[in-house]
Amino acid sequence: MIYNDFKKIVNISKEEISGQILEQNRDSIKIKKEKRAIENLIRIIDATLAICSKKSFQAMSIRDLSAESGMSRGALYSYFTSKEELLVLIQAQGREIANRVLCDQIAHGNGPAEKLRLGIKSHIYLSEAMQTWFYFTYIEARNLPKDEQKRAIESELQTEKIFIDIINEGIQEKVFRDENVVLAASVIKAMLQDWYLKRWKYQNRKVSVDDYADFVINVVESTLLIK
Amino acid sequence: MIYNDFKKIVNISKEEISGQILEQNRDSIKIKKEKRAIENLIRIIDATLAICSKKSFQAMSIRDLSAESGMSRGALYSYFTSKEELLVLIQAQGREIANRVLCDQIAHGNGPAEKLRLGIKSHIYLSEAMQTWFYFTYIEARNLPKDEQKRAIESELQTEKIFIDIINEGIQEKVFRDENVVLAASVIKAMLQDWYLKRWKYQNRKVSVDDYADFVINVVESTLLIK
DNA sequence: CAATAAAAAACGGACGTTCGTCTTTTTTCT
DNA sequence: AGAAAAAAGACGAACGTCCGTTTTTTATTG
Repeated sequence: MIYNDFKKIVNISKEEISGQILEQNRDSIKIKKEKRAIENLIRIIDATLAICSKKSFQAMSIRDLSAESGMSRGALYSYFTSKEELLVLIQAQGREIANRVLCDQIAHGNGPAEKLRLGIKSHIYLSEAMQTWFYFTYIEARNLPKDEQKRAIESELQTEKIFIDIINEGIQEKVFRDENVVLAASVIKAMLQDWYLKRWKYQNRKVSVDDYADFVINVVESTLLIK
Repeated sequence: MIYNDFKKIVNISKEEISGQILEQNRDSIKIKKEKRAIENLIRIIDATLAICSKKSFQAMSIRDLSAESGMSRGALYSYFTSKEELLVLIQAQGREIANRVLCDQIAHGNGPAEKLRLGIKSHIYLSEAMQTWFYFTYIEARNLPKDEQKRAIESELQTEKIFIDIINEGIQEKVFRDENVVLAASVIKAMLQDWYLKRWKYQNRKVSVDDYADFVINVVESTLLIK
């Protein structure tokens, strides 16, 4: 599996994502023409992610968003009903696609050892291709309304569950050591998240996405694999 | 080393921290009587951390802080000159004490293997005792002014440097495998940070601070130790 | 294919609110 | 009483949002 494959998946999905957003929010989005709506949703989301890689969503004003996206404040409010709804919209869709792509990828693996490697690689690749999106989803989750926060937590736990299941499978098949499964999945998740949370660090040090993925796999296999 | 030792260190340090803040900001703090100033600085900082464990510093208004601390808005401005300065003040002091305690602890270790274990345990214990503080420092770093942001990054890298040095020492002494040192230190840091960033998760699962520390040590030693 | 009418979308000024901060008044303490 | 600290209130700036108007796009007509 090569990283470039992933980039393609994500780029192709960009319109698809906005299309999904449009579908799921047909009532609150006032624009009739689908093509126009999708185009501008992409502009709005790109602008939001660009701004929020530099400052927090709270700190971003609708005026900032207007300037960055090149749309007027009034026009923006044809695409969402409130600033908070914009946050929810981006987060929900980000979680959705991340989870879907990850599940798709892992399904291709044969046996727990390969699935584990595939899960780690897929997640790191995906977070590389959608870095601003992942960063935004993580860092702004606390600004979500309570009910949406719950959904974010569930999503986080579900991703972890994927790894828990793989590790359990490996223990049953006697290819993995009988370690604390939940903790193992937790620290795997921690290492995966570091890649998109500390992108500046790895970029400065010229650590490639493959270097990092291989190293994480090495650490995990050292801990789990029976030699 | 027991966790309770750490709690004591931190609690004793609480007044000391505020004392340091007072010293270093004598010109911008308008209160003359030292005892009074220290008492209220503690109140202010505690209130800030309490509020910011639920919402962002940006979202916290001075009115919120006034209500939580039981001091008037006017009184608050006798202790700092601007909201931003309050943020800088807490962050800077938090970094200072964290770094100092960590260095103190590691100095007690003999040889790289023990130093590594000690470094991991110390960091996790410390972040447990000062959880809100660590969380705040991490999550609000991006809202700092540019120059202070640089200092935060330097501090992060310095903590990592501590682990880099230990691992290098271990490789030279042939007790550690010759892995990518920088990446090893990075993922260690990632696992350490997860403890205070995902406290809710570990609390729900009733994972104790010792369970977690031991597991991280296990993972790291599996990767690095020569058997 | 123009010319015109209708619909859709974008615009940007204005409103009410909330914010950080400053000034003035009141209280507290020695 | 007088200095020090706290409280109360005022102020302007900036915010999210709304809405009347203008511009752009699409549809209709001769």
